[in-house]
Amino acid sequence: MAENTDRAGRSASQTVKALLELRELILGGELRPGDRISELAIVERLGVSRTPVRTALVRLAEEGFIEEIPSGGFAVKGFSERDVFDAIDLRGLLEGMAARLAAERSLSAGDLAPIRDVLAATDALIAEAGDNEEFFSGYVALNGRFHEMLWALSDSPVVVRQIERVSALPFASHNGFVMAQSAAGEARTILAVAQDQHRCVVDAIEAREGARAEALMREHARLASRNLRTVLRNRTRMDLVKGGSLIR
Amino acid sequence: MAENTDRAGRSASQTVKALLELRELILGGELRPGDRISELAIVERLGVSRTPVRTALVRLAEEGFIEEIPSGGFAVKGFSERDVFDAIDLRGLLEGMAARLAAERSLSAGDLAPIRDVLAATDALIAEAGDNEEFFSGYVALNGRFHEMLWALSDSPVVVRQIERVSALPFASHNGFVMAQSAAGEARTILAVAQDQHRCVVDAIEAREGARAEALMREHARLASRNLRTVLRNRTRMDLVKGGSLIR
DNA sequence: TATTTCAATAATGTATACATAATGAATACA
DNA sequence: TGTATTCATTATGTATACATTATTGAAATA
Repeated sequence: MAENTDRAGRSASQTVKALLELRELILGGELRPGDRISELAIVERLGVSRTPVRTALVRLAEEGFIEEIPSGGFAVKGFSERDVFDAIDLRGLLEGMAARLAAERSLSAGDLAPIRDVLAATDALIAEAGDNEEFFSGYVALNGRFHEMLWALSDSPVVVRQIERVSALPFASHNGFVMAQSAAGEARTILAVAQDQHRCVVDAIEAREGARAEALMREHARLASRNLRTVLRNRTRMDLVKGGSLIR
Repeated sequence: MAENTDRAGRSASQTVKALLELRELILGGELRPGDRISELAIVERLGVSRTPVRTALVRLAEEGFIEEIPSGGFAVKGFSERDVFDAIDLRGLLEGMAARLAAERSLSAGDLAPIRDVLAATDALIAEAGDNEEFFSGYVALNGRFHEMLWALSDSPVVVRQIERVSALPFASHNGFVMAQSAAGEARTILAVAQDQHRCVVDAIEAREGARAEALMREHARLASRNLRTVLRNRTRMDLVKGGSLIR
């Protein structure tokens, strides 16, 4: 049972193992849209019995990666280009609500300090670093921290839960197109705009400008839409988009 | 296996049976927030083996009615009053997006005819009927038809899916407080306002006024918030709210 | 050659057995 | 009397066996 452990080193359940590995198989493109998922094939492949595989399949269906076949079993789901645009828009809408709530609900004095730290760290990263892949993976981490902290500022479990659901589709998430964008010439410009939007949202929250905070996050998601449009024009960079194989 | 059939008379799976009955147990208040759900107790109660019960529990967890206990198993989830307000707000936001998409995406000529039929039928119902319970259950049906048709007009599976997820919590759904409202004096007024909003949304969609359609649906959800506030002031009508026992 | 039928095969849905981890009660001890 | 510890009980996670339903392929017929 050596490799059957989670990141913290604790032994992970077979169900979690099946869930993670199945998700990778789907997102990595080994299981293609429309493919029926044979439980026994997965059992052989993952070395886990049918029960946890089944549980993982139910979870993945709820997450939106697969769908029930009327005659039984599951098949990998595919997404139209418009589906992806809609999902990104949806995320902007929900993150906009989170930002508005953060602005409307009175915060204690120091509540914005941590997210401002992330802003500063991102500034430093952009100022210092070059164009290499290390830079972009650093950005991905900071960007993720920013978004998750913003969600938390809404202080609304219901909203956070909903955002997480939409963001489960990786191409709809806040980091969905960062790596693809990294290979584009306009990358630095878009990054600068994104960072400015981040800062403006925090300012708006601090100033209790709910409507502005909401509008900013909705527009912020449009950056992802633009990246998506670019990638769709020339699909060569699509393999940098996690789950890109699900987009038809 | 006589009673193990769905509404259409076909034999339903044990999993579906477990899902439906468990949902009823939770929404009906027989399983209270914080209660741990013992699989074996459910097995005895529903006459179904552990496997389908387990599948149903995973589904219910994804729907948001129950949550995983760190030490294993599931417990019934509770919702704060603010959670419920947030969920209603969220629904308004998402239905607003659906309305906006409907307005923005060019519709064929007759696409709005069916939803206008529902408007007309609701007009007729309001004009003719009294205050009895039959009237309100008729209204619930027509109201449900209206909302579902509106979702469909967005022509966006991703958005519809998300709306359905939020509306899975019955007190966040479009019919969540209609029955509770029926016992209030101001019921007719609120109904008239709601119907006017419905009509205005359809008009806005026809006129391609996306922003207006969105704003109207967001405000429309506020009617539910107001009903919720009324019910919370005097909890005697809370038993008319499905799942009201989950609100602490 | 295309189509339909039928049988063999495989897949899913369900039940259940087993192992391990968690809970609670009773007892020993301070 | 209160607290800690041990042990019995129970619950969950997992594997697997079984029955029923779907699917595939071959053979027969038009």
